[in-house]
Amino acid sequence: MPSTLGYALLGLLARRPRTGYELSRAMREPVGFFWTARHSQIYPELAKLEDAGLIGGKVEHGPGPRENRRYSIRAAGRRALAQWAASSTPPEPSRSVELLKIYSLWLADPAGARDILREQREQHRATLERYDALAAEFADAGPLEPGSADFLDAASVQRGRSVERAVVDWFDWLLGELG
Amino acid sequence: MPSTLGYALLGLLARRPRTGYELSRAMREPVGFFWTARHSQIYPELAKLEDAGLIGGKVEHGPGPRENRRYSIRAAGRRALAQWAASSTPPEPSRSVELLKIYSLWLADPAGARDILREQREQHRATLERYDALAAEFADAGPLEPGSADFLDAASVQRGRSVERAVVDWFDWLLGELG
DNA sequence: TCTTCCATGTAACGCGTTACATGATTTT
DNA sequence: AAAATCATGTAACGCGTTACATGGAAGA
Repeated sequence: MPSTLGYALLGLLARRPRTGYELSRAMREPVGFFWTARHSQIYPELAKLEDAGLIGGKVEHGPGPRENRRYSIRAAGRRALAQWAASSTPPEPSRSVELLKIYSLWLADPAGARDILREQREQHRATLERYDALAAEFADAGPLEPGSADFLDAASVQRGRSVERAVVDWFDWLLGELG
Repeated sequence: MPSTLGYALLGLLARRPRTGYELSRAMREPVGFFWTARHSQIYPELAKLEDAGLIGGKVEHGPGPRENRRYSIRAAGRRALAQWAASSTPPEPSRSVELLKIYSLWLADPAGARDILREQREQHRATLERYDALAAEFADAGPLEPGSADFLDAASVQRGRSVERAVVDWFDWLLGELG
């Protein structure tokens, strides 16, 4: 049974074969919207997935001192991933340092509090703009088949957009209340 | 410098003194909305905060084999917390097993996919209702002073509400698209 | 009598981050 | 010439979860 990171990597490899490096870039942007990992975690995890027979790697020789490997998902990996994807997820406790700080912001001086709230709002606005840009790209590419991998990519972006929109609006309200 | 959990505990103790057990309950509900911890993490952290002089504990004798202690925040703890609260937070990578599963849901059979999406939607709907109930309680209690601790409690609930509302709406849209 | 709640602690383990390490190719 | 990017790996450390351990009081 792979770890959550293992399933994240399988999810990427189910779309197309990739090298470790390509996977570590993908864990920043597309999948990085809901799961992230550094290369120091990815390479050992790929070795485990290969040992378990869920993926297979072919040696290529690129730049750098070591040989690099391009991994593909195997039938067993696809089966394991499909089963996991359709299993239920218990409610996830949210962890937000940002909200935790705001919870104690009544102790700080009002001017400093406003500054920090404005800064956090701008951060979320930037994230929202990133999602908007991605959503526009999907819209340009034409209609997508519901239930396809591309459709779910676009749907994930839509969820990010909606949530960030809600958060930015909340900051606007909060800053309005504080005058 | 306390850990994030340390600041979470200071945030609770800045409102009123509590015992370790009361803190561990609070890390489920009020603060649990944005930070959680088990008692196995809380008791050692309280010892560290006391060693650092940020909180002080008075022995009480309640039930059970051991003596219990009620902790209060000290002036140094309040200063450290106020400073931390007004410091900026870098963008936080989101981690959602739920979204990660949906990302690979195109591999599962459509009927099973719909079932799991409906189940997750109901989970979020239940969370939303919990936030709605809390928001109603705050509304009944009358108007709150902007910038007070109570006001920020209510504001946190509002944020949870808005975000969960957006997520539930997204599930409705997604299930509609999938027919 | 059994279960739940009150109440506090330690130990083992796994995941994730940071840092260490190496070196070629491409861009500024 | 320097910096960024491509490319892959290991090691140390800290945080968080699960499990182990103990025992009184209250309610079903």
